[in-house]
Amino acid sequence: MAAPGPGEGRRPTLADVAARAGVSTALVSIVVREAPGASAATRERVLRAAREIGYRPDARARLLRAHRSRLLGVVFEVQGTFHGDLLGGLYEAAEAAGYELALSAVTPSRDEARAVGSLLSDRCEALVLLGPRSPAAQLAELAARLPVVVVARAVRARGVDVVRTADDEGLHLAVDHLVGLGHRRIAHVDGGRAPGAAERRRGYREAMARHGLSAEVRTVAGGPAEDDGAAAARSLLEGAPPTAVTVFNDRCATGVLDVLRRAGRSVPGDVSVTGYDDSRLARLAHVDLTTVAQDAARMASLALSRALARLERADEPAGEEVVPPRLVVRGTTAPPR
Amino acid sequence: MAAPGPGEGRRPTLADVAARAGVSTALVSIVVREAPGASAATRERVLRAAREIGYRPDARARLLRAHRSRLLGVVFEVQGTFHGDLLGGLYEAAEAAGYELALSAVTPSRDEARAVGSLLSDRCEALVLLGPRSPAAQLAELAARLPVVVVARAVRARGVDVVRTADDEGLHLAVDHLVGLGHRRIAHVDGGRAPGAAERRRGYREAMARHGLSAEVRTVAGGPAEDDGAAAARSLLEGAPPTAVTVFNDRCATGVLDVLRRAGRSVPGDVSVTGYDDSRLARLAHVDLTTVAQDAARMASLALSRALARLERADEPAGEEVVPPRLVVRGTTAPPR
DNA sequence: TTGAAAGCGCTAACAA
DNA sequence: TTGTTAGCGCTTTCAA
Repeated sequence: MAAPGPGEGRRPTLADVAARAGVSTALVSIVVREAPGASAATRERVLRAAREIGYRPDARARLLRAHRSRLLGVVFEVQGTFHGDLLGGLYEAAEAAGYELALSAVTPSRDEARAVGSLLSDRCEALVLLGPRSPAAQLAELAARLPVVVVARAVRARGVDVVRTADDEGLHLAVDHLVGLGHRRIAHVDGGRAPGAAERRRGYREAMARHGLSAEVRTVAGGPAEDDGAAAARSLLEGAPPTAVTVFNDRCATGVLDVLRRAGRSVPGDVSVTGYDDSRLARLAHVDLTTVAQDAARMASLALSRALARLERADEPAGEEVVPPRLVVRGTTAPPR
Repeated sequence: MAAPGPGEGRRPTLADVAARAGVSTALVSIVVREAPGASAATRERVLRAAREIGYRPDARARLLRAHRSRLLGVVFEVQGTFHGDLLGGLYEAAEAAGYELALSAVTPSRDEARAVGSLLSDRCEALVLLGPRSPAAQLAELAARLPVVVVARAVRARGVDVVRTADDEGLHLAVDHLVGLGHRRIAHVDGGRAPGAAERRRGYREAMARHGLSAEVRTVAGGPAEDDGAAAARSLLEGAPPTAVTVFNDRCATGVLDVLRRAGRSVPGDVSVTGYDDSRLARLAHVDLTTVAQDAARMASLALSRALARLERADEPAGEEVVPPRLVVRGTTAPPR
C-alpha cells in the first residue's frame, strides 16, 4: 500500500512496477519515460502502479545503460559568494540544455584534485571549474581527457576553455570614473598573487597612462582579504596620501576603508575608494562601496555553451570568452576637495 | 598510447584493461579495488595497463552492482556562509565513515523539492538538509522513505532527525553579557518568520525575566536582512532608545549599526549591539560585532552520526541534537554611559 | 501495442 | 591464483 519505510526492503524497481501492473518491464520503461508506444489504458495502469509503490527511476542505472551521461561536473569553493551566483546560473543553463549538474566542493580539507577526481568517477562528460587554483599544466592534462571550462580565472592551458571578466577593463572603468570626478593622485592596492590581480594591476596602469597620469601611478602591495587592505592603507597614509584608491576587491577595500576612517579620513570626503566584485559586502548600506561588477549570469551561460560546443563537436577549438565588467557607482567615490 | 582525447572513443572500461593486461575482468576488478586474491606480478601488470589507457572505475556501475550506494545527499543554499562551513564538516565526517556526498543546491530558480528529487534519483541512502524551508509535513513524508536529518532548523516532524543550535541559549548568553556590563534597557530586534527567530525571541524574553527585567522587554519587528535591521533601528530611535540591542543575526545587525551611526549614536558608546552567527561579516575589522557563534564542525559531525545511526539500525528513533552556542565578544558592546 | 532478451561496467560467487 | 558466470536497474532492438 504505502511506500516502504527505510530499512524495510529495497527500493522499488521497474520490475516491481511491471509485476504490479501486469506488464513487461519494457513497457513500464516506455511509460515512465513518456516515450511513444503504449496505449492510454496501459499508460494509466502503469503510472498508478508506480505511484502506489513509490517508484522512482534510478538515475545511475539509466546512465549506465545510456551511452552518454548528460552530466556536467562543477567544482566550486564553498566560500565565494560569487561562486554561488555562478552556480545558480549554471543550473539554469544546464536545465535548458537537458543536462544535469554534479557538484563537487573544494573545502579546507578537500583539495581541487579530490573534487575533480570524484566528478571523473561519476562519468561527467565535461567539467566546469570555478576559479581553480591548479597550475596550467594540470588543467591541460585534464583537458586532454574531457572538455574543461575554467571560469573566473585567466589561464592559458592547451585545450582549456576560459570564461572570465575583462579585469583590465574593470580597472579602466574605475580609473575613468575617478578621473572624471577630477582625481589625479589615484593609487592602486593590488591583489598580490591572487587570480585576476595581475590583470587588474595592468588595467590600472594602462588607464592612468591613457589619462597622462603615468607619473602619478602608485601601486601598493595588497591581497584578497581585509587584513591585506588594512596594511596597504596604513602604508598609504605614511606619505602624502592619494585622493583616490582603486582596490583589488571588495573584501580588501573594506580593510582600506576601515583604516582610513579610523585615521580620521572621511570617505569619500578626503579619499575616494573603489572595490571589485560587487559582492554582498559592497552592497551593505553602511559600506555602500563603489565597485566593479562581474556578470555572473552571463558567465555561467557562456561556460555552459562552451562545454556543450566541445561536447558536440570534437574538433571545436578551445577558446576564451571575455565578459565586460560594469561599474556600480555608490557612496565611496566623490570629487576631490 | 596516451589516454584517448575527448571525442575519440569511449572511456576505457575494466574489459579494456583486462584485454591489455591479458587477464580476466574479474582479476582487474580485484586489483583496482585492492582486494586480496591476485599475485604481485599480475597486480603490477594490471595497474600498468590501467595507467596506460587512463582507466578510472565507473562509480555508477559500482553503485548499481553494490546493493548499497554509500551515498549521502546534501541539500544546501548557495548563499549562506554558514552552509559553506557545514559542507566542509560534512565532507570530512563522510570520508571518515566511508561515505560519499552528493550535493544539490537550492538556487533562486531551483527549489528544495527539485534539489531533493535529484538526490533521490541518485539513490542516496540518507538526506541531510541544511536549513530547509519545506513544511514539517513534507519533511515527515520524505522521512518515511529514507533517513532525513535537518540541520539548523528546529522542526518537529515525525521520523526527522534534527541537529541545531540552542538558539534560546544563544540569546541568554547575549543578554547575560549585556546585563553583566550594566545594561538594563535591552531591546531585541527579531527575525520575523525566519528559521530560529522564534527560539531567539523566546530566549531573549526568558533571560530578561531571569534578571528581573521583564518590564524592560522590548521586541521590535526585524528580519534576516540588512534592510530589516535598518527599519527596526529607525523605529527604535523614535522613542527613548535602549542602551543595548540584541539582534536576530549579523546581517540584520549591520543594518542596525548603520542607522544608529548615521543618526549620530556611537556604538558601543551610546548603544551596545549584538548579532548572531559569527559570520565573516561580524569578523570584519570595521564591523567587529559581538555575536553568538554556532559550532558548524560539531553540527556537521552530529548530522552525519545521526544519518548513519538511522541507516545502520532500522529501529533507531529519530532524535534532536542541540548544540550549545558560544558568545564571541568583540567591539560593539561596552558598559552603558 | 506488447514482450523477450541482450547488454551498459562492474562485483561476487563459484569453479578450475 | 585465475577465469566463468550471473546479475544490479535500466533501455533498446527485434519479434510477436
